[in-house]
Amino acid sequence: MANINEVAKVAGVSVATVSRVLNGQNVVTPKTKIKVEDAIRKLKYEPSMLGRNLRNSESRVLLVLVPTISNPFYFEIIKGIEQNALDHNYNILLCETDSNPERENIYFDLVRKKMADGIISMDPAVNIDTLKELSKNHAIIQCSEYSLEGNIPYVTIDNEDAAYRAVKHLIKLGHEKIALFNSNEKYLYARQRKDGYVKALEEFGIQVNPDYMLYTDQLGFEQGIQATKKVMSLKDRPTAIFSVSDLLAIGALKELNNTGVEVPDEVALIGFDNIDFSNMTHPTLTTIAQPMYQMGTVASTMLINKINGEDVENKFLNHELLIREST
Amino acid sequence: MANINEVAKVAGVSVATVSRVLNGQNVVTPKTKIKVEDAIRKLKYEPSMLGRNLRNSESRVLLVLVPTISNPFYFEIIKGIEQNALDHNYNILLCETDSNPERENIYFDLVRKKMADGIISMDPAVNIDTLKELSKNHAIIQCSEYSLEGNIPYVTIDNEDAAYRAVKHLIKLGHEKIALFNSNEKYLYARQRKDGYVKALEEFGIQVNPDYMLYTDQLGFEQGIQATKKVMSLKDRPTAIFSVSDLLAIGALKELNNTGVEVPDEVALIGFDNIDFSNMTHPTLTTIAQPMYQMGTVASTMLINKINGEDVENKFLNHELLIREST
DNA sequence: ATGAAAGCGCTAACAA
DNA sequence: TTGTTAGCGCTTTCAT
Repeated sequence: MANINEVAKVAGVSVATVSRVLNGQNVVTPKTKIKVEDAIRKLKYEPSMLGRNLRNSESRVLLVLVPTISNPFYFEIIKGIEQNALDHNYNILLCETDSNPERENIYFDLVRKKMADGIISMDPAVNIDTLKELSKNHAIIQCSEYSLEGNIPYVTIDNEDAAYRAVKHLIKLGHEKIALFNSNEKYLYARQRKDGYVKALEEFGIQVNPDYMLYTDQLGFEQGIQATKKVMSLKDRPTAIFSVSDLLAIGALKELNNTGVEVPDEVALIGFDNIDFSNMTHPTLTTIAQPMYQMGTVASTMLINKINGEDVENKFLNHELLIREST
Repeated sequence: MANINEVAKVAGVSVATVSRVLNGQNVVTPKTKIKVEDAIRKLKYEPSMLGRNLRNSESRVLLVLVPTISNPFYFEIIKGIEQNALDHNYNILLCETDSNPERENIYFDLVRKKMADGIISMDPAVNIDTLKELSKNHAIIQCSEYSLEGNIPYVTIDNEDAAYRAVKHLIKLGHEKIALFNSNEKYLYARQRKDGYVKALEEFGIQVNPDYMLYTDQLGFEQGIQATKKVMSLKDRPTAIFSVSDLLAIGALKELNNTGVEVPDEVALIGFDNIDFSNMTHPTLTTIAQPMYQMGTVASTMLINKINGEDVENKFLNHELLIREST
């Protein structure tokens, strides 16, 4: 494995000139440029990022923090981040925290130790104090999930409006007994979505029934099953369920199918996120689509700008209600 | 951001001593060690991986190549790789090739340029010639999907036997008209799984019917629907389908549900991989479980050993037929 | 047990 | 346009 010195020697020039050719600086004479390129080819030289990164005090790595990689919600966002990162010569380190503080800390250490130039956090359970502290010296962007503390820039959607529209859609369909499967209210988005739910009900003069509002710590399939069992065992069953995640809704669907409850005839169902599987179920799931890919590219652009010392502003992107078979 | 020099100055020692403390070498006097640790705390010093990596000619990054991150098959494998990597102080760079040679090359470049110390390839569509070439100078392991060319170590399961057992299970259930939804036979695992299918049929004296053997370029939900449409429009419909991926089988299930065909009564269904969703469908899917997490840890261990210059041997892990509602 | 110094591979400021 | 040289932050050899 040749290094820049050997290339310089073979080409009969200095390392500075080789470096100039490598970095496409146009000061080099075509003639010398060719000499250098020949030497590079001859030696099969590959410039080492190790030297370059140390010299430039950068790693060209972006850290992407997700609670779990198996939640399909993150796929498109990650794709957006990654494509944008590659376009700007960055690579992404995808980090799964499992909402485990220890693991999270391993990853935070990577930016402290200069293995990463910045962080895009999508973990709602992230330790916001640590994040605040880190953001003083490092570039950080929050994506989708965010906290207002610490003035960390974020990109997200209007969660309240999204929930409002979903519930309004159910009401227009004639539903009045509408259950809400929500996330823990310690999360901002959970509070916002509840607000949207309540707002829609109140607008149509429907009493908010606490029995219909269920909270789960995780947003998975299993939790959807459990919540459905609970709500369907009430004397006064709901005729519609609004879940704040598709996975939750798919769990609900499974339980309803299992117990012979017809969807949407007996119980209508709305999810959130428009994951691929929401269109594969039987019946297909009405859901709220977030512009995930775009969210990813925007977050990535914001982060790269921040790394470059620019000021960045919070962004709100548009969502959309996708009406399918389950309502 | 302090560096090692400042720490040395504040502690009143040389940088060598600081480095020794950092790396837990036991030669340092407790007294000086304390001085150094105090200085580190005082300056909030964080050692830079950039300097260390250059000095050690390593990046402590493992590159993990998958065709797509949205295929749930890879989740557990990736988790296994990651946990094992973290345990050995490595980080993983998860790379999605989209089976796109250009993208693939971007990632290969990372190891050429020392941004990664080795590769775990899980992409069946990987350019095997490039991989062979790379493996001369870099540590590479194949996981799950593999090619015998180039003597690149791999970890996998016995695909032929897995398929054989799945089909035998269907035969024992009384099925004789068994369709095979397979991947393109340019892939080794596709040929192996077909061999298992044929072997089971022949063992029970059942004629192999070419009409029942369908090939799809991708192993997704949509392909499952299309293949099912095709096979169910035959005059002599099959009574069972063996799909080489769960996603394919879930597509089949969707199509059968849509057209009112009862599963498993009219058509039995077997998938492959035991992805999470295979247990969420209605009915739940009989499938073949690969020890994915273990596959990941094994692959990661093999790679790290290879990076350290050790010899590594190919490994075959055990699979298991999970009988659920669809058969 | 500790320190001085070289060097990993690169870029860029300065000089020519 | 090109070369010389310092230095990014660290580890390690060799002296002491």
